[in-house]
Amino acid sequence: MIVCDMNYKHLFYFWHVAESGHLTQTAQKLHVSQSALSAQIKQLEEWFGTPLFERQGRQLVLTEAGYIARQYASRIFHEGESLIKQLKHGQTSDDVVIRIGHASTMSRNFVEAFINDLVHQQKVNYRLHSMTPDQLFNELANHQIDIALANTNVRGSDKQLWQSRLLARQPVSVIGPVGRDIERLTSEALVGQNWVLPPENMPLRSAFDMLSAEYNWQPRVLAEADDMAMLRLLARDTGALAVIPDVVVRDELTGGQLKRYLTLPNVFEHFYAITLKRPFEHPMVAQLLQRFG
Amino acid sequence: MIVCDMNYKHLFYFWHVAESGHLTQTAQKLHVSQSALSAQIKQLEEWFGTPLFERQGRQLVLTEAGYIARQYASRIFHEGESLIKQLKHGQTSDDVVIRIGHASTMSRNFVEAFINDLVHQQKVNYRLHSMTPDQLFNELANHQIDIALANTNVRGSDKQLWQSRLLARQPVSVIGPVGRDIERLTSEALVGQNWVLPPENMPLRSAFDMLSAEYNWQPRVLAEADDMAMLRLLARDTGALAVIPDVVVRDELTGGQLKRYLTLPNVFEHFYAITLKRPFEHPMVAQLLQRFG
DNA sequence: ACTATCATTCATAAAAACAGAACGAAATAA
DNA sequence: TTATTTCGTTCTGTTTTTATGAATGATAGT
Repeated sequence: MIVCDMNYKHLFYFWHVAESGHLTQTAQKLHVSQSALSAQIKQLEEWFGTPLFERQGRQLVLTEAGYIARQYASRIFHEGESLIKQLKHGQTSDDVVIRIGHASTMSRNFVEAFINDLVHQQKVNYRLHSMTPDQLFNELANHQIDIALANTNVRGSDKQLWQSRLLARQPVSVIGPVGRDIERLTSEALVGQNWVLPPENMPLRSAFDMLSAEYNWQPRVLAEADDMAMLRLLARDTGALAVIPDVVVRDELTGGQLKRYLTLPNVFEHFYAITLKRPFEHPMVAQLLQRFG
Repeated sequence: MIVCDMNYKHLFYFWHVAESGHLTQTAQKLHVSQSALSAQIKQLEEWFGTPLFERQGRQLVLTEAGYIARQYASRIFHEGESLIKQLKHGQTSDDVVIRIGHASTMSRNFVEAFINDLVHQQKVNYRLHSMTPDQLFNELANHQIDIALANTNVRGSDKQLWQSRLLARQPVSVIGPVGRDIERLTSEALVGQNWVLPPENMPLRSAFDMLSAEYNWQPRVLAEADDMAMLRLLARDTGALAVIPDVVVRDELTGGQLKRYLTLPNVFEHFYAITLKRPFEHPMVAQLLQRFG
């Protein structure tokens, strides 16, 4: 739990002074006395334990700490302004913003296909946040993002808070440079082949390992990567065989740079959209999910 | 200038109560009395002019306004927490966040190429914000984004604040379905052709119009679009000829779905990276620009 | 050196936030 | 049903914070 005793009024004053660089000027604009500003900024500095301004003669110049504080303050008070606009002045924001978080390891082709649906339809302002799955759930809970795209589902524990939806089920294939002669996962066909694989903690890899075990055969692993974009690059540039969902190398397959040799039976990469169960739904999220569902 | 008299302390209390749903519980956690919380939340409601909670018996349930306020408050106080962490506790954030804004009309291939450079290199957390050019400059000034990608340069007026850098100069071509017989912009070759063009306010279009005027010939305009992604779709799906920067339809060209018929001489789409001149530079931004420069 | 400008300091006044008791309404239990 | 507990609200006086204005000190410009 966040225990927060920072004084936002102090920060607000500091921010205004930081923006203008002048104390007297800001005091007039905010209709307070210089002394009030001076005192409270000093209190803020004491609270932080670090000076925010460097007193160069009678000028206030931001220190590095001050510059950082100014950035945060700017974001904070602009968010605050948006809140005021919306609740106090009843101005529904002219352009709808939708914040989409996605696992950084996910296929960007897939993410793009997802947003494509909404980009061409309206004047919406979308924001793509790439992060780890953990951060994904954090930011969802903190309302930093409106919807999360992930290739893992939510854990069952506190499932009532989350709402998960299966967006797509992508087949997974053995993909490699054109001109190889491979039709089955037998040791004869695969001798001397290098492999690019997802790491062992991914379901994709387990599925592949089970298959290779079935044929009593060990692949020579050239590289492992959990990032789909990285897998794509490796598949394209190393000449090795790769185990990848088709959508990741869609362009390379249609363009003929890579070839799909065989599709793993009953193995799929799943894509989920996860949202918070909300009493009042985000209109754009609702629409997006409706289109996909 | 933002004149802000919202009480962030009130908002802070409201937020905690909104998160837990209980007043007494929150009072204990924050080490204040119930009465203090109750009074200040009431003041906040009066200031907004709208109730944030609905009093159902002795329970506090968020109204829609309250739910909105809670979302904003969450973002605000998490930003605040980050600030505190960084300045008070000296914890440099474990994962670097870089916020990239880009004009929503820009080629996503280009944006992707730009971020690709940083995605594969480190555990960075990137955020792509799509918006209008005006918003781009606003958000840059407000420190909402660290760097802006645009296909128009900054105006000269207050240029000293901005730092602009030419990232790339993309050739612009006449692109269309395979199998047409076009080599020059003459009326003989182009009779009966439909066109997909950028709108008249774009430099690309002016350049094309000048060329067509030179040949004393009027194109039949099927559609206009300023969004590169939209131009791409139109080029791919309508069977018309399109005037597009090559990078936009890179995949379709290599894949053979579309063909480049001729490249407009001396016409280029420019891509700029725009940043604020900062006393203390964002490490990731510096690195990105270095790689591209 | 003189002056105007600007930030800081200090004493004091105004405003706010606060705790605690009293109150009332609604769940819970007997 | 009635008693009891729980929990939010209201009211009162007190404490704390914030603000003011004059005094102070320091610096840039003339």
